Amino acid sequence: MPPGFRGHGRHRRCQRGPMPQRIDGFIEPALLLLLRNDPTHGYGLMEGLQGLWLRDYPVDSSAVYRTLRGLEEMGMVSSTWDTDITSGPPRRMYRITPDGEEYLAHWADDLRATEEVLRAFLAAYDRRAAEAAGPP
Amino acid sequence: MPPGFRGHGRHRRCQRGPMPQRIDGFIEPALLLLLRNDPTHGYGLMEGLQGLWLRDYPVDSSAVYRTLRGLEEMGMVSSTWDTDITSGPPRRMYRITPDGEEYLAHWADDLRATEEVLRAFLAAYDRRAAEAAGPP
DNA sequence: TTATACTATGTGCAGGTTACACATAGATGC
DNA sequence: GCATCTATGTGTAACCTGCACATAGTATAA
Repeated sequence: MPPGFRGHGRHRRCQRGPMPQRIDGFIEPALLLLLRNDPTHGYGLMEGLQGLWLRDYPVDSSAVYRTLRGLEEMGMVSSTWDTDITSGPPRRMYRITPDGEEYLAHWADDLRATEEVLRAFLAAYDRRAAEAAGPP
Repeated sequence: MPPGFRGHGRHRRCQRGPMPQRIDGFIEPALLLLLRNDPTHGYGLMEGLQGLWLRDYPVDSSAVYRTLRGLEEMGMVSSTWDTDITSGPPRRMYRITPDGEEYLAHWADDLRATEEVLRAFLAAYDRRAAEAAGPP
């Protein structure tokens, strides 16, 4: 919030949250994209999200695990318990399925369309801002 | 969905909906931006949304009216019944307030950050897609 | 050996948003 | 009279998010 900004925060939708302004269900494609590189377990994916796109934004572990289970129900990923580890609690390793790759591709299409809407909005916003600042 | 794509649709988050992949609460800044041009009534704003950014995506009237009332509660817009019209049902005209302009600016900052996350995601997606297609 | 911290997976729940269906009503044209 | 367009709303089920909390294995240090 800019300093000096007052208002009824309880009603406000636009607040600094975990993600800038979150895209509905974004962690789903994010997890799938990470899994396309390598099979990984939930905790590792959490760290991957954090480091890759969501620097400075906390990632909720429950969302990660729930989303992974959801994706498995859908058949987009499959999981097995990792037996190779010698230290730490057991890990469930996830890998992407062919259906998951297709699903990810569909997500990418949709996100591209979303990005265009966003770009158009921001361009319109900046255009008006420039006019207000100094019309020729 | 690509043809031939099967799955448990009931669980699927990524489906063609009203907006490509919707940004949480996007109509709020969209309405404010439209109102920055001119005071308008709800129905006119609906048509504005439709024509401007959301071509081909239906706009839910209830979302528009509810959002407008929410913005008014927050003090971001103010409304008066339009007495100048001679035809049709009464119109409630909305105009943006100074608080609303500031709020819109904050939204724009957030949406810019969101757009960057999206761009990074799509770039990563395309990079992998290119490698899969034909590595040098 | 107790305590502490880190890794790792998970459940429960309140609060908020969305999409859909539905309600109401003035004006206009046939 | 009746349909249709304009215009403003309510009700609600389903869903997602963020937060708090539960559980447990391993390692390190006091």
